[in-house]
Amino acid sequence: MSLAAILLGWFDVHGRRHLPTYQENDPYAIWVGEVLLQQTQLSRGLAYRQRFLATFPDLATLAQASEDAVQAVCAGIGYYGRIHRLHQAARQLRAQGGLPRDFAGWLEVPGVGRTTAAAIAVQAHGERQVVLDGNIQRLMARFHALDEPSHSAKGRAALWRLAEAHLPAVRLRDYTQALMDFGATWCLPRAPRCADCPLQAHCAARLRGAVAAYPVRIGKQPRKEQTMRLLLVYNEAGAVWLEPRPEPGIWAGLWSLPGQEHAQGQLAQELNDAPPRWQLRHLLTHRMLHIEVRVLHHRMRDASHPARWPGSTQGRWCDPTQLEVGVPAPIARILACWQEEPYAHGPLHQAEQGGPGVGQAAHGRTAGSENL
DNA sequence: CAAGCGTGGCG
DNA sequence: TCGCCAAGCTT
Repeated sequence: MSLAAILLGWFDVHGRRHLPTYQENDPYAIWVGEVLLQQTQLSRGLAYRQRFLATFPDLATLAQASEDAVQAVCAGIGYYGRIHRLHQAARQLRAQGGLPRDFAGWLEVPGVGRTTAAAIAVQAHGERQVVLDGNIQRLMARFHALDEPSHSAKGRAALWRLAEAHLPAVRLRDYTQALMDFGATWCLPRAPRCADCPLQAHCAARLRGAVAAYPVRIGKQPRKEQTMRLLLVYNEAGAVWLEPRPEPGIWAGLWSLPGQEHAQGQLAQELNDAPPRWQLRHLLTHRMLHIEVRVLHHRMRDASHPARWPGSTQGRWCDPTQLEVGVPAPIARILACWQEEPYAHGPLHQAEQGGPGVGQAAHGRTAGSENL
């Protein structure tokens, strides 16, 4: 019996046919779901998918929305570049007259690679295409005891060939879902359920008694460390200064606290001498961030028309209780701490009269009027 | 092609 | 506490 036949039989008993992604037939919703679930655990991704589709139920709605609005709905999910591309693609497709109708068309869409295009084509258009997500890679690597590391170029190519070789002629949607369900519930990364596995008689890793050795991992290099010194600048209206993160880079497309390097001259010296109000460590896939936050009080003459903080060339005052833009998770955490104990230690500093290199003196703005 | 890009859950 | 990992894509 073939792997596909066995897994389809397994799927008929244990498959997660109740999943909204499996039930869905609208190509737009399938696309959104596939993108939001990229490199995201199902349970978390589904929550974002539901919220996303409730807010942006169709292509036109998404294309008309601002990126900030889209990022705000997706804040906390991670990999914000994919949200940027999803939104860009929506505008592009809207202008071109609609969604692609086949695998090749989807492959052209920004943010849609081979796996996602295949998943959409299988689900939305009934095509016969190969999907190779993390679950399926693990399953194939074990089933064939692939000695090439899964993350290497050779290993990846081999996995695609193996996955293609197992593709059945019919029930493609069930088969694709079966692979993912089986990887997620049976052929688990740790403690796979080999004892009651329907593939155990055919699984090469199992027959070698070395399931734990597969998939073969590539030696990972240590995470680079990076210190991020940030300023929480607040004004008398209770607003906090946020500015957009540069693109490309970490948190591109989201709004964050300004970097301490914006403060110059004596203010910079005083900030450096002061201990940070908060220190946190934040792990990204490839980096360890040491985040230090210092607090700065920006005084204004007229709180009803808060002037911009002169440290940034871009940015705006935001009410931390009502963010309408996307904010990275650790920044959201800091803002939450700030709301709990805003002035517990009192303002560290007052803004100076446009110190050297600070602000927009070239534009003739009178720094003195906003800085006290 | 290797490196860059988030976040939270789990053992 | 820490490393691994999850419905990957882009440059």
